[in-house]
Amino acid sequence: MGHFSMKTPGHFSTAINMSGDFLDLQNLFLTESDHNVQALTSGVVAEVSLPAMQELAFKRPAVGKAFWVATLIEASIGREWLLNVGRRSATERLAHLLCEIAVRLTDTDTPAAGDYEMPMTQEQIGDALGLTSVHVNRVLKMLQKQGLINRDRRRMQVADWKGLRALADFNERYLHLNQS
Amino acid sequence: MGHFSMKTPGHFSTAINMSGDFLDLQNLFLTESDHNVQALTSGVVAEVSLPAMQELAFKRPAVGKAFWVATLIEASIGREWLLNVGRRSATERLAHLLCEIAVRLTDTDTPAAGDYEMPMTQEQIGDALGLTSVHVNRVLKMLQKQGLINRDRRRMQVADWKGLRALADFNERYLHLNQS
DNA sequence: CGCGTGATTGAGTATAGTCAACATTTGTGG
DNA sequence: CCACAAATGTTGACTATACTCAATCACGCG
Repeated sequence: MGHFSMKTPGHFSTAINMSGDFLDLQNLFLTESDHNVQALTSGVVAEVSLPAMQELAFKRPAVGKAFWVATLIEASIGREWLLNVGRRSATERLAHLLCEIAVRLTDTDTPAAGDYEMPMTQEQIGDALGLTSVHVNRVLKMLQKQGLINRDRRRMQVADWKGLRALADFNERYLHLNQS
Repeated sequence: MGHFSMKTPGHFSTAINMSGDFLDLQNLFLTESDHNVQALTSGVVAEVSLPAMQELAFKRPAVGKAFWVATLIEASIGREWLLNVGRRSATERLAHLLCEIAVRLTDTDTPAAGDYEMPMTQEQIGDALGLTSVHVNRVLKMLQKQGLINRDRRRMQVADWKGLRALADFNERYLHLNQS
């Protein structure tokens, strides 16, 4: 299983990064950082100096394009999150997050197969969704009772992918899977 | 007064663009568009072909950097919106939006001066904040009663910038004003 | 074991939504 | 310019979703 981290200004998450993601492309060309990164699971981080990255972004079009794609995908995911938080109920939001994590972990659009470790506490899930941990807990229980997921503590399993997907109104398009 | 438009997937806004902004940098290197643009006020739009833009992004580092900065600022604003919608109450959210618009319109961090035309209906404001138009209406009335704003239909005036700013917990840092 | 973190549950509250009526403004054709 | 229609704004009564506070439980670990 990969490495997880979250972008968090204060105590609200605006992104989840997984293995292989760039962590701070957002500040590539901005002078003032407006967020910081919180590690959820331990992992290895490669550090590259800012000027070196900036040079790469132009001198090597292939690399530069990769930076662009990664940045734009992250922005696309951000828009989806915004939509998620702004428009959906707690239940839909949580279902949507579970769908996203499942898909991004398996890198396929039908992560029916196995269970996976949810590397976040309910408190952190709440931060990501703009919900209290108490409510997260209640919603999780409900999703379970409805047979959409199984869980044993942090270990989650998508029990009914189609159902979960439908409930969340999830469409993986925004993840731009084929491009990363 | 400038031109306004909104990025909207379905019926929820994820960004507001103003005069001089790039409209669709987000899709510069992504093949599948995941949102569309809705014009709020009439205005002139310059269209540039995608390949031409892509070439510019690399052949002219100065231009390329400008693209990067614009994109990253938009992402930064997106993160702030996410925080706004996810963590703040309706009142705070609305106050925050008013602050952002006032600042971006005047391009200064103390837009005390004049009133400005709010080019959105209450319905659209609601879309931007994840609120119903009914609630937007009530909150606006409240902000007015508290002396933070004045308004005469679409014409808004910041009556108490410091108060509004404090209520919204607004900090213009995320707009990266000096860089655009 | 005993502590600490995280999970679970209950009771009461508050914020925002829904539905519905009505008022006002804006836009349009005559 | 007027008259009407459509869109937007305003208000009230009621509901529902999610929050708060608080207590209790379960596990992980020294």
